[in-house]
Amino acid sequence: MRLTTKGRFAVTAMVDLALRGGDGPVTLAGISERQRISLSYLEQLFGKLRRHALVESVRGPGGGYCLAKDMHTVSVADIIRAVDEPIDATQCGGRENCHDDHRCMTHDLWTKLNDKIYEYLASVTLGDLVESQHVKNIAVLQDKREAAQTPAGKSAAYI
Amino acid sequence: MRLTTKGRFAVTAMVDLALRGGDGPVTLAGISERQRISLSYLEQLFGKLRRHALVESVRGPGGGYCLAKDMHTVSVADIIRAVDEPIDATQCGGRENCHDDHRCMTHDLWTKLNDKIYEYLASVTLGDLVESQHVKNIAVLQDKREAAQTPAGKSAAYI
DNA sequence: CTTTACTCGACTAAAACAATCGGGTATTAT
DNA sequence: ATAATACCCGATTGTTTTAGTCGAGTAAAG
Repeated sequence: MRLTTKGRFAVTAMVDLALRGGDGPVTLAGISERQRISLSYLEQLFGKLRRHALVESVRGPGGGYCLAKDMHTVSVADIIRAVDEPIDATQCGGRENCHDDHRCMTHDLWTKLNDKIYEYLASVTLGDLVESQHVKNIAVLQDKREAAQTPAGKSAAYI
Repeated sequence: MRLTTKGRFAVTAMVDLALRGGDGPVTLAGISERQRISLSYLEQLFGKLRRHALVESVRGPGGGYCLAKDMHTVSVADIIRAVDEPIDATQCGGRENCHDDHRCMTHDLWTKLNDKIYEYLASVTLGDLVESQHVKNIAVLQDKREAAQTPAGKSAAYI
C-alpha cells in the first residue's frame, strides 16, 4: 500500500462527490474549485477511479461523475488502490539486498506492517468519512450559535 | 512516519549488529558484506543512528559499532525515526489544499492511520526480530536434517 | 453546430531518494 | 614514528517518482 498525496487527493475528491451525489452528476470543475485540486489532475485521477468501477461518468452538458456503488461499501483502501496502482508490498520479494540465509530477515516485519495499514484503510468507508464530516458541520453550526449567544466580540472558547 | 528503503536498510543493519554484538564491536565492512549494503551508505546511516544514541562507535583497528542499549528496549520505530528524520505526519497541517470549512476533511483519517503505523512499529523491538531470526535458523537446520534423512535426490516437500 | 464536460496519452518540472566521493580524525600495532 | 584500520562528515551526483500540464479528441445536450 503506497501512501502519497495522489491517494489523499482521490479520497478527498471522493468525499466531495459523496457529499453532493444526491442531485445528479458532479462536475470535476466543481470539485476542482471546492477542493483546490487542478482540473487536469482530477481528470487523471477520475479516469482511474472509473476504470476501477468506483465512479460512473455522464458526458455532455449536465454531465459529471456519480458514485458507482453505495458509499458504505467503498473503503478508503479501494480508492487508494485505484489511483496508486502498484500495491508495493514489502519490496523484499527477491531483491538483491536479500541473500543467503539472511534473506528477508525483516521480511515478516514489513509484511505485517502492510497488513496493519491495509486492515485499517479497509475498515474505513466513504460513508464513514461523509458522516464524520456531517458531525463536524453540525459542530461548526453549534459553535456559531454559541458564539452568537456569547457577549459581543469575545469568544468563550479560550477562557 | 516515512517508510523508505533507507529505514529498511537501517533495521536490517541493526538486526545484523544485534546478532553479533556479543563479541566486541562489529565493523560496517562486515555488515556491508553480509547484508549487501554499500559501505558508504552504511556510514551515512550509522552516523544518524549514533547521533540518536542507538549505537556507540569504537574507532581504530578492532573498532566498529555496538548497540548502545539493550536490544529489547529499542523499537523499530526508534530506528526508522533516527534515519528518516522528518516524521511527516498527515501533510495536512496548513497546506494549500485544505481550505474553508472543507479544511482537512480527511485529516482525522490520516492522523489515525499514522498512529496505527507508529503503534505497530513501536511494538516491535530489535530483540523480537533477533529472536524470530533464531527461530528461523533452527527451522533451517531442522529442514536440512530432515532432507538428509530423505532418500537420495528427491525432496519430500513437493509430493 | 456550438457548448459542455468527459477521455486519453504524452510530456515536463521539481522534489525526493539512493548512493557515491573525497578528504578528514582517532586508535592500535609494528 | 608511521602504517593500517575504521569511523566521521559534508558535498555532490544520478535516478526515480511524483505532481501537474498540455493538447487533441469524443459524446451528448440544447
